[in-house]
Amino acid sequence: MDYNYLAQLLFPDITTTPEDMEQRFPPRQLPEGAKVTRFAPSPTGFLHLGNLYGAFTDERLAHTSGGVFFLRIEDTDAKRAVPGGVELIIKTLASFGLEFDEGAVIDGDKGAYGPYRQSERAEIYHTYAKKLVSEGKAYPCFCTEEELEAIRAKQEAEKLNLGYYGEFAIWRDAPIEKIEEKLKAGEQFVLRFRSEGSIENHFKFNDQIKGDINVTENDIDHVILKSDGIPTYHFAHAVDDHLMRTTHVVRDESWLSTLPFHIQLFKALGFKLPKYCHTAQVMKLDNGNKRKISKRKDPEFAATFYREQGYPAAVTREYLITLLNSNFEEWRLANQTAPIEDFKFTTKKMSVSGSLFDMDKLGDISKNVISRMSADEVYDGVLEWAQQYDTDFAAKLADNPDMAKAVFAIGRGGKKPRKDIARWGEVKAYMSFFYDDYFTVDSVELNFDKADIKAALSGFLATYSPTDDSAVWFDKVKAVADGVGFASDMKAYKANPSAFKGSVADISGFIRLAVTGRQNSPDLYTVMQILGEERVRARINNMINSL
RNA sequence: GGCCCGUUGGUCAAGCGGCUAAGACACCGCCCUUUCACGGCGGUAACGGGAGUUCGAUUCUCCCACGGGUCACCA
Repeated sequence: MDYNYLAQLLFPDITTTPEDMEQRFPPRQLPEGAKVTRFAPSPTGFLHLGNLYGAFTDERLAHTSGGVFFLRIEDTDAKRAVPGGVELIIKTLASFGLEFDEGAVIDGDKGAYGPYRQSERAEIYHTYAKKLVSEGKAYPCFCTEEELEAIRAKQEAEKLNLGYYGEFAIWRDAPIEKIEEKLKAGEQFVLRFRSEGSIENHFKFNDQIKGDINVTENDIDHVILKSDGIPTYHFAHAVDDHLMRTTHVVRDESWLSTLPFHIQLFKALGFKLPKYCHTAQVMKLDNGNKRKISKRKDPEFAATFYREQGYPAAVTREYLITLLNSNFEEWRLANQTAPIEDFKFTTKKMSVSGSLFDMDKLGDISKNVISRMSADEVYDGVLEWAQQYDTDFAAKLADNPDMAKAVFAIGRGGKKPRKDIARWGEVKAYMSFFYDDYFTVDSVELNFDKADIKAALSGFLATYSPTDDSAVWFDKVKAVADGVGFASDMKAYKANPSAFKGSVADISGFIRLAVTGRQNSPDLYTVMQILGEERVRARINNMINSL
């Protein structure tokens, strides 16, 4: 067989050579040890937690090594493309603080190794396809869907391994005449890789995350160019990651099964194999079983979902990194305010088995992250979220930023900050009583004499002054307690509760209920300072009158 | 079914031949405290099973079980 003739027959218009490509995309000039990674999604416009998990790995690997992190769009399957998908991907990642050094941008490319959309790289792929054909390493296959289906049925019936291999690879060694005949008839073909592998052969492969793994050689003649001339993932991966000079391929472990084929491809093309980092998958519990999260079935794993729920982007990032590197939590505990960039990220600390997403843990991390923010940052975060998801609340926040910030400042900034907020969506409930429109009084059964409650509230109003400091303020509350026969000293009260009608804690409770409408609240003195004398008096009077 | 990966408490996980088997989340209790939150202290709870190697296995080997993944002209 004259393979050069066949190559010319199949790709008459291709005049470029692999050498041209090598010149066009020369090795990168980077410092020793710099890693080049890529995030390579298909443009469905939808990213889930698993995508982010990989993207963070890519980004950290590149940016902790002085390397390059780029975006490549894998749009070889038109069916999966969604209008605006690329833009959505870029914006979503940006919202999590992931910025690309090069690659596809919204209306084009940035960088010297493009195009970065696979749909624009046909000539490049065909150049290498032609080369493979000319070397006898790839061949056209004219099988119809029906024929392939028949092969499959036979294999299933005889319990053989499925696939286009061995005796089933009917076009593998077809005579040139037969090929020309089909070509003349205008029949479509796919290009298949001629595998020289055997499933009898096994070898070890070192994965950066999984360590040494055992693999079996591939014996299937996989499709590398589809009938429309567009490459399959496998072929595009080899060509692109070689020419774009990717040093580390990060992808989830479901790709492990096709790794042998990829190794073959790189070898056949004369490419140096990149390092592979096969990540464990993020799982969810479904009917008591773990399973890989899916784009279609699990909207709650959409990358955008957490923002909608009101988790700051930094939280998702923080959570994912705790999953990604097992020593991150410890580091974070010791470096509470350090930027995440200071953490030494490594594939050595990555889990080899899939982990379940833990909403409780996310909530805890979120409380910690938010508790470390300044009042201004909290205000900005809540406002931005509310503007989209709770416009009424947003208007109130915007109407009086000073008050909102004063509320957020309660118990904030010290060594042990309050941790009330896990999601922006919880803020309204947390502080609603500061707004007259939202203020309501919980119906609470107070097991005290109404006359005493009234007397206590009136007594408090009689001496209350907003200019008192907190110590004076509380002394007055104690005085009220004494005045109505409640204990002002908690120790005395606890020693002998029956000697009193109640304690100063109960008096505070009455005032708290009147002022905030609830039994629990942040520091009451500060709350009253923020509310102002007028509203404090009005609310307490309201309660007196309602009793 | 073939091939591949995995298996330490409810969850995330340290561990890399000898430990009372870390820590975090969740849960429970106590303390602090005018409520809540924070914080402090303590508690419940784990090496899937069986052989083997070894003086000694959570750590090494093999088998089994279970879980997961993958077998497209999708990525």
